[in-house]
Amino acid sequence: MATDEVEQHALARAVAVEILVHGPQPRASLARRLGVSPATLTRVTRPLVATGVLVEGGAIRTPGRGRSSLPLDVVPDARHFVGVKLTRESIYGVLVDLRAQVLHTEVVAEPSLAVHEVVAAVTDVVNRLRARSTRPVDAVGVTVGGRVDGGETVTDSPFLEWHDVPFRTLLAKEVGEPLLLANDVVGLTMAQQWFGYGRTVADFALLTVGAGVGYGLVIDHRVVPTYVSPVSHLPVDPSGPLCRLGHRGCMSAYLSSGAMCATASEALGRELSYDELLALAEQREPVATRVVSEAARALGLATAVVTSLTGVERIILTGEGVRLAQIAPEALRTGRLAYSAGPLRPIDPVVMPMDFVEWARGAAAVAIQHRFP
Amino acid sequence: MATDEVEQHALARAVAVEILVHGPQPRASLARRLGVSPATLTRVTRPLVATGVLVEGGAIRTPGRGRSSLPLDVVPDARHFVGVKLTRESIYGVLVDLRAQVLHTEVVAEPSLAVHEVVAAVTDVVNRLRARSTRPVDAVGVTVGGRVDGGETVTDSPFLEWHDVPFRTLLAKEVGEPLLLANDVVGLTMAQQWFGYGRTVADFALLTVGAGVGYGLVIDHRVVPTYVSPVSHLPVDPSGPLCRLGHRGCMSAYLSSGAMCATASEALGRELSYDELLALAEQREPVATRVVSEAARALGLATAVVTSLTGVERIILTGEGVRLAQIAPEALRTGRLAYSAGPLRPIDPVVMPMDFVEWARGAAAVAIQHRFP
DNA sequence: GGCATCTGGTTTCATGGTGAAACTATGTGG
DNA sequence: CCACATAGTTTCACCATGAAACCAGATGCC
Repeated sequence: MATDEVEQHALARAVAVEILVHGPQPRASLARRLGVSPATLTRVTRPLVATGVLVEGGAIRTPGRGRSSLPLDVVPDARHFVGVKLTRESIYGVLVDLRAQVLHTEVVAEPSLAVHEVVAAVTDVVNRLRARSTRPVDAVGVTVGGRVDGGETVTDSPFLEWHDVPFRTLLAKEVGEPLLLANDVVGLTMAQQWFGYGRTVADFALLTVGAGVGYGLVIDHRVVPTYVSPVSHLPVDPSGPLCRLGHRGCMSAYLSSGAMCATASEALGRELSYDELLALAEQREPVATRVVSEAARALGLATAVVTSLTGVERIILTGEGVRLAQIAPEALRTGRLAYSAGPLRPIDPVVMPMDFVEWARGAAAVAIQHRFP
Repeated sequence: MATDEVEQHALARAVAVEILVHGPQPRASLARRLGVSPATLTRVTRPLVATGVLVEGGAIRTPGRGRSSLPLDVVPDARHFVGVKLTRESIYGVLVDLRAQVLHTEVVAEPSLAVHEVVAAVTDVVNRLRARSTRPVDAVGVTVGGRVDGGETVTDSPFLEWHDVPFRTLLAKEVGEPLLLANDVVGLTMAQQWFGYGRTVADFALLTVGAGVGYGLVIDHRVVPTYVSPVSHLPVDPSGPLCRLGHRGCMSAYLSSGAMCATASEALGRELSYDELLALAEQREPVATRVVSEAARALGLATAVVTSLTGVERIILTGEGVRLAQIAPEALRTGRLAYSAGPLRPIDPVVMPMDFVEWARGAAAVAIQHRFP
């Protein structure tokens, strides 16, 4: 369609991305940021405004002299996207606009782990979200926990118990194109990069705390492909407990929800859920506090290792279990400082609480970024 | 001068870099690799050949039909560079050509750690190397161990005991421009990137073993700025020995030459130098073998952590003490596997033996890369 | 030998993106 | 009312680019 031809232009996309990421701005500001002349910027934005992708906001007065500026903004509803996140138990879907604002949510139980049933269930979720949309959905993003190869194949997903499933193609036959498949943490990272705490920096890392420990990395504005939860098995204490893979005292032995619950349940003599454990720690129950503090210390250590090895300016902590960073901030800090060389660089980890809808929003971010390469 | 104007053109630089990094190639091949048309390539190389920066080699026949190709090569002597590496004891200088081939070497003892005396000594080394050059030196690169800020200031160098010394400007007054200042490991990384094992990959990491543990990172063909030896203080075993900064069982407690010598000397009841220790381990002396094996295991762990957190395809091990990787390969492998999740990715670390001249060559690489941004 | 064919490399030419500069628009301050 | 400052537009000359036609050199087949 016509608007697509317009967006073929690299500079047009750069303008749209700049506005998406850094908010509405007058043409003069965009020209400076993108390093082009005002003439070029006028030229490139004209068709975008004409086709309704961008709109001029009301005149804004800056102190001092000079003409008022007319900030350009994207029209959020100019594009709609769908994001779907698969877990072992449920399928979370969201319909979002260009700014990744959630317009609708759909959650269904995972029917089974059989591929064709999952395909059918995802298709159903996407179709229901499509029905709620006021305009055609421009792209669909799907994310799964586990290794995804080339955006095509789920090489290995411990949660879904899948191996080498060409999921994207199978799903695209039902859902249609464009359909993007990615790792769930990659999606979350892309969402943070454009719409979250990663907007203002060139480099950042993201750690997720929950069933496993997830890890995403952005260097120089690009998502760096990393592999299955490399942080999960960082050494913390070689005399510590064993994790499921038989590593002694690795990160996941302290920080994964399963390990934390197992440790606390054994010590307390009764079964504890993850939420109960965190709630007990909030109330300063001694055993829960100890388990959560050790987890926070391990997380702090992970942040220190990640920041030092990658040189990132910012680190984002998130995931279902990130509350533990708020419950035991001093333990987090202890872990960060344990192996630091010299004075600590002023990188306070950003804590972003989240729920499962946020994962689906990450999947949508994959779709959004795909439209603005 | 004229040739400089020629190299202003971004594409001309890209051609020169392509040939420097991947060797002489015919125009057709260069056009394909750089993603431009043959027409453009002819145009952009014409002035380079005319000014003598590039030369056509003899016609090369490829099997099958078609016209022979005329590979273009850089004229190594078209540019000369000087690289200088400062250590606490000595100043190492090299004169190199465009391919970073060493033409001359100069080594002098560090007069003192007083800044003005170091400036004078470096100036002297550079001038002596200039005198040996058959053409004007195009740029000078200087590297130091420690933190360098913005290519200007030595923020903190434990070896030189300097803090916030505006070394580049001070030195440039004597030596002249262009003068580049950088961290020593960054220089080594840049040398490997263009002229060593990093040539063929987009991402790699480099670890140096010696007095400290150095760390360099290249992601997507760009050197990522990291901070002072972040690897030095990775945790290995929280019940292990203390390092100088008071960390229990960190990398440098196992892997730095000082810590290794101290441990071995104490166990053997006599003072051992680093070289003696490594030589003893080569002869399978039990105590030395144990110390070196533990160091190799720690190094293996470091490689595993680095590869998993950065996703690099290749890791280069080097430094004065890298022999230990060859003395205890099985311990290196043990360390790599200790905390791996699932099957190990096929990344065998590349071991590159080196001496101090190699450090100076790294400094020269900083100068060379500066001329081809 | 003659000719088709293949690849390397060059020249010509039309195209399209670009910024400098001049210009209009809209505001403040004297 | 005029000087000035900033935003945004239009004009115009420039130049890097690739498509296409073309030349150069080599092979293989008839």
